Order: sequence, then C-alpha cells, then structure tokens
Amino acid sequence: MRRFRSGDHRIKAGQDIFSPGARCEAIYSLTGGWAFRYALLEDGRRQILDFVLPGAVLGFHPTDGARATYGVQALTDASVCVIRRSDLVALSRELPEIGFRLAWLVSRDRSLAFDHLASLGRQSAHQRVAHLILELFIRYRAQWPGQRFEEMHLPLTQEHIGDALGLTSVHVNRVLRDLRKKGVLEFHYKRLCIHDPDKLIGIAEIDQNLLQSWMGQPALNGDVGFDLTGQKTSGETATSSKRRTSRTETRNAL
Amino acid sequence: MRRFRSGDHRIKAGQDIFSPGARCEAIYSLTGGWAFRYALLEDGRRQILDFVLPGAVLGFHPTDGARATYGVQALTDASVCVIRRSDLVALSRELPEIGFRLAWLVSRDRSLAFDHLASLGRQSAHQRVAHLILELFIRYRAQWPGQRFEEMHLPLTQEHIGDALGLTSVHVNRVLRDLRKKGVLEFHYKRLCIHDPDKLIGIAEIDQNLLQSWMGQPALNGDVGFDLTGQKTSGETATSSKRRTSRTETRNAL
DNA sequence: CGGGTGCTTGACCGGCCTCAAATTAAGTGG
DNA sequence: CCACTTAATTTGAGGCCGGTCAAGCACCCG
Repeated sequence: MRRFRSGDHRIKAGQDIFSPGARCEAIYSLTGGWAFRYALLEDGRRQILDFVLPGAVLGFHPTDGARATYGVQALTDASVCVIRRSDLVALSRELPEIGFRLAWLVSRDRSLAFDHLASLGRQSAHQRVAHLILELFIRYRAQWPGQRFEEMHLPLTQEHIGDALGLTSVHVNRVLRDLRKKGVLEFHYKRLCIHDPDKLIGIAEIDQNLLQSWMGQPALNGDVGFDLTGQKTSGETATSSKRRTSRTETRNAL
Repeated sequence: MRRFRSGDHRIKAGQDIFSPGARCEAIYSLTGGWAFRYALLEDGRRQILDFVLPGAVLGFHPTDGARATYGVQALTDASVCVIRRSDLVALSRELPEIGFRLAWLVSRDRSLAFDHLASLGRQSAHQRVAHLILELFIRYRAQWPGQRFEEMHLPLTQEHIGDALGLTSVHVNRVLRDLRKKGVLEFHYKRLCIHDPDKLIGIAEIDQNLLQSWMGQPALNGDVGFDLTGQKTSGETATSSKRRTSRTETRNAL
C-alpha cells in the first residue's frame, strides 16, 4: 500500500488542494487537517458543499480527464496523500476490495450531501445552523472520541457557515447570537461549546436515525466497519488499535 | 438491454421502491422508468434529493444494516433489478471491477447532489427552475439520443419541482408562467418544450463546464466510458462483452 | 502599535411563503 | 358518453424571513 503513495503533500490553511476547473488525474486522501469542497458561481459567490475530515477521498471524479466542477480548500494546515489514477489501477489489482472501499467513502459523502440538501431546501436559518453544528460536532467526536466536554475546536468563520448554508454571514451572526442568548451554545473565535445538546437537537429537528448515521464515521486509523464479508470490526478493536498509532500522523486512509 | 429480465421487479407510479427508515439489505438497479430520492422532515414536508434515471444504483448505503435516511419513489411505472448484498460479494469476486463501477455510479450521484446544493444555496427561484429543467433535459437526451426537437416527456408535477428546489408549488407556478411569457419554454401537463435553449442557459447561469458534466451519462445499454485502464470502451466492445455474460440479470444491471 | 480580518448591530427592502379560492385536467363508475 | 370526484394548475393579497447596505467594534499578528 505504502508503495503507491506518491508522497504526502502539505497544504497551508486557506490554500486550495485543487481548484475548480482543474483537470484531475490524481486522487487525494486527506490524512490530516480540515478542508471543504466548494463551488463558485458566475458572480463570484461561493457555495460550500461539504466539510472534509481526515480519511476522506478527494478528486475522484466521474469522467476521467474532465475538469472539476468544484474545488477543495484547506481550512487548517492539512496534509494529503496523492495517488495517481494509474497507480490506482495497479493498487486495485493487489487489493480488489479497494473499489468497494472507494464506493463506500463516496457513498458517505453522498449521504451527507443529501442531508445537507434537505436542510438547505426546507429548513429555516436557525434549523440549518443547528443542523450543521451538530453534524460537525458528531463527526468530529466519532473521529476523535474520548473527549468529555461538549467543546471542540471548529476552524470555521461565520462566513464559512453562511457559505455552507446558503445564508449571509450577517444572518449567521444573528442566529448565533440568538442561540447564545438562549443558552444553547457559544461559538467564539473558532471555539465551539455546546451548553445544551438536547435543545440544540430540538432546534435542528433532526430525527434519531439521522444522528445515528453521522456516527458511523471511520475511526482515524482506517479500519472501517464496512466489510463485504459481513465481519464487523468492533468498536473495541478500532479504539485500541487507534491508540497504538495515536502519536503518528493518520495513516493512509485507503 | 431492453430485453425483459426475469429478476426484475415492477413498481407502479407513485409507489416507493423503498421507504425512509427501511432496513436495507439489498441494492437495486433501476432498469426502467423515472424515480426520485426524497427525505421527509419531521413536519411532513418533503425534500426531493435527486431524480433517478435508468442505470442508477439505489440502496447502496454507508453502514450495512442501518436504516435508510431517505426513500425512493417511482415517478412513472418503473422496474428495478434487485441484488442481495450477499450476491454482490460473490459477484465482485468474478468481476473485481464492479467495486469501481459502483464507486463511479455513486460518484455521479454525488456530483449531481453538489450541483443541486449550489443551486439551492445560492440561486434565485428562476435560476433554480432553469437549472433543474436543463439538467433533466440534458440527462434525458444523453440517455435517449436522437430526438430532434427540444421537447420531452417530463413526468413531474409542479409540486415535485418545488420539493426538489426548496420552493412551494405556488411559486414554481409563477416562475413557469414568467418563463412561458418570455418565450423560453412551456411545461404543461408533463410535456416540456424548450423554445429558447440559449436563453434558458442564460437564466440558469450555468458554466459550460457543468453542462458538459451532465452529458457524460451512460447510454442505456450500459456501455459506459468508465475504464480504469484509461482505454475507453467503445460501444462495440462493451456490448459484445456484455453479451458474453448476459446469463445472470445482475451483471447487466451494474 | 497599526493594519487587517472577522464579528456585531441597525434600518430598510424584496423575494418567496402563506392562505384562500377559482379553474382546468384527469380519473371513475354508471 | 356523461356526471361526479379528485388531483393539479392558476391567480391574488398580504406578511415575514433573510438579504443588502453601512457603520462601528474586537481580536489577532507582525
């Protein structure tokens, strides 16, 4: 596996991993840091499509050689592992299940995109903000479990949140003020603290089913519970094996 | 391809192929008709996630055994080919590239979901309607080419369009009236006629890149230009190789 | 300390929603 | 083929959520 990595690549916060319109002949696996996919409109406005945590695959596009219709930008300093499409062929010969693994990862993105769509299409600004924050918090906790407090580093500006939710940053600000006044959460300078999780879930109007689906995130070391043979990797093993590698940079997610 | 297959399952228009919350242990390949994926909100409102044309795969979910967070409903009388997850394993042993094929299909859905997301988040009602109609028209034409006129059977109600675009059917109606008055298109009782394609593209404010990406749809007989080796399969070879394996219906479907 | 980025708040406005009712098309049983 | 029913389309009046514009403030970093 390691042979096929054409090297880890480091990206500074705010830099594009690839830009909209780029011709894409490689795929990337995010191994550290936060990023987001985004599309640009003709008038220059931006829509953030989703937020990307380590383990995700970027740059796998339907038609080979086509130009990307969206870009990916690093939110924090990040690192990606680059795999050429040609190497992917060779790799799949040794690891036939890699196609399914890829399908699984893309399918996760699709599910999140669908959730996001329902939120944008049908929910109010308050619901959307609550929805997004819950989603990010739960996905974060699924990857780095063991935190006791409902607090996290969330490397977003209010403009990012607005661009993700189809709102202006001005309005996001008003919503966050309301949530703060109601004692639901605080979000100041990239520090998120959820004071009343239940109330937040109530505001987001999310059903239990959806919450569950966000928790199925792979642990960081890459042993994911998707398995065509039907044997699940237990949470126990995942956690303990993660501890073994916890000091190092996250492994190649593929 | 149009040959009837014994394993097909027929669904009446308006019926669910599977419903939100269903436990999903099989995947489906839509072999005929139109369908759409949808999510339901707690208050009963509906968000249509995307429209599904023949060739797409339904029911491939991230976590096995989990409950679906969305449902799929047939728009017209439709037929699906059912594949058990267990059969999928066996199948993938004989055809290792099937994982990649699946990834490719899911990746197409994801791209469409991303486009849809950008439209919902950042575009006006007029732009959204133009966007959706263009998308459906182009995807339709990519699958059933050879039509001369800018006309098609579009089995949607105005309420479907509203539910897809996060609008009310009332407002969709007003937008369609405007587009009709401007001589751009007519859409009456499931018959769509585009009088001025260029003006429609102008209203949608879609860049050329995106239009192109919608045209990469597989033709109906399943010879898709996705190929890990980089050599495009011509229609000829794909068709003939399909004939060699046409004994089981599942193979054709993927 | 100064410059820049991001946050905060106010006043005003407009696009889309809500509610309601009339009209047309499609489906159904006699 | 026609009465009847139901679903879908059409149009209007009025209201609200979130956008726009503009200004001032807070925090960070060199």
